Amino acid sequence: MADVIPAQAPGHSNGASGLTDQETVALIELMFFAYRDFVSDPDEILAQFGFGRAHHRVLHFVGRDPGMTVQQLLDILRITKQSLGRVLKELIDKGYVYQKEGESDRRQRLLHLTAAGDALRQRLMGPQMERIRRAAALSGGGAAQACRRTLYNMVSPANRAAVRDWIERASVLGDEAGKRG
Amino acid sequence: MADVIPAQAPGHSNGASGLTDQETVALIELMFFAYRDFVSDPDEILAQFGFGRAHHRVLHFVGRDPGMTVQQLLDILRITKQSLGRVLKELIDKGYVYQKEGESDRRQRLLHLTAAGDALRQRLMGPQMERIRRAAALSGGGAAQACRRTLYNMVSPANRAAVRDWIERASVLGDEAGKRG
DNA sequence: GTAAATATGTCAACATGGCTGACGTAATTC
DNA sequence: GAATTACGTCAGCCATGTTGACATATTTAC
Repeated sequence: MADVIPAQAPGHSNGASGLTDQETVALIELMFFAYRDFVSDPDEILAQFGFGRAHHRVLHFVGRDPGMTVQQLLDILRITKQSLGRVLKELIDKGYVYQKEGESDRRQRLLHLTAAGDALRQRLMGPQMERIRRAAALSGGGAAQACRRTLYNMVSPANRAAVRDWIERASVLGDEAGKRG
Repeated sequence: MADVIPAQAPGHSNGASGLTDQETVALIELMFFAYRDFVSDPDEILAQFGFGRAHHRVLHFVGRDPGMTVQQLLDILRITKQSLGRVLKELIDKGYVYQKEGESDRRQRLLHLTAAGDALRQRLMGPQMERIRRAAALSGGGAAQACRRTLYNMVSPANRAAVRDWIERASVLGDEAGKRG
């Protein structure tokens, strides 16, 4: 395992992946560089509202699946309920998110965005969609689709089903629907 | 520009990008999910050493370009020298990084990894390379190459030259060389 | 119908890793 | 010789993650 890297001539493709070591490392580094810039636009907007990335994530995912439970959000974010509690409280206090008692299960506090919350979410998403579209236009639409598959396969196998479910549900209901099935 | 998004039927491809809104949002979310899992393996290893992601970044980039200056590292990480100073000091104190006075400019403290630093870097990189290779094998090598281009084009235009230079220099010198030209 | 499990909220304390501002030293450049 | 540059450091603040403990309401299981 430890000798995978050294025992290979530079420029040589490796196993089933068809990637050289250099290409693999390039992808590792591009994950850093792309992510670094990917979050920079929302960060600037958020700063104007006194919010951070944690608030953005909540706004995004709640807006994507209105009526989701707190536990579902925790499962996506992979943070503790205490960490979520802090930002969620702020978003509720400032009128961007509200909670509705579950009908079938009255312990649940189903999460929804207010009009202001949805507006902010759209505003945050705008530059990111532009960025993705720009990248897709430069690389070709097929490349973007390939990137989508590759990023999906970078997700840990144990988490893929959940991610696939999330993306697919979103693809059906979408933003336009704004409601759950 | 502002009306690109709303005036579009769901499932309809959009402009030059060739991506529907759903596909674009899927890519946004996959950046989150893939990155979340992408850093999870190193995080576990780092915890055993009492280090965090910030240490990982320093180890990685210094190991990638031994002899780089502090300022070059700051330009890559996009953090303040005070933030870097903290983790750099720890890495030096614990014997993973050392500094060498610049020959042509003796103000510079050129950064290098010790043997222990390089070993840790390799250990942290291992799971990430495996993850990338696994994803490439599942998606196809061509998809991974397309992903590479797309991620590159997600980088802000102003930063692309620096990123390209970095990746290309790395591709020439590579890890194997371990030295600067 | 009571007991256990679940969904959520909250308090307190702590760690990491960003940030700003200020200041110091050595070396280089003008 | 003065200004700039490369780097280090001290002090304090903020955002956001963590653990552990505990409370409350509701649902589920026996």
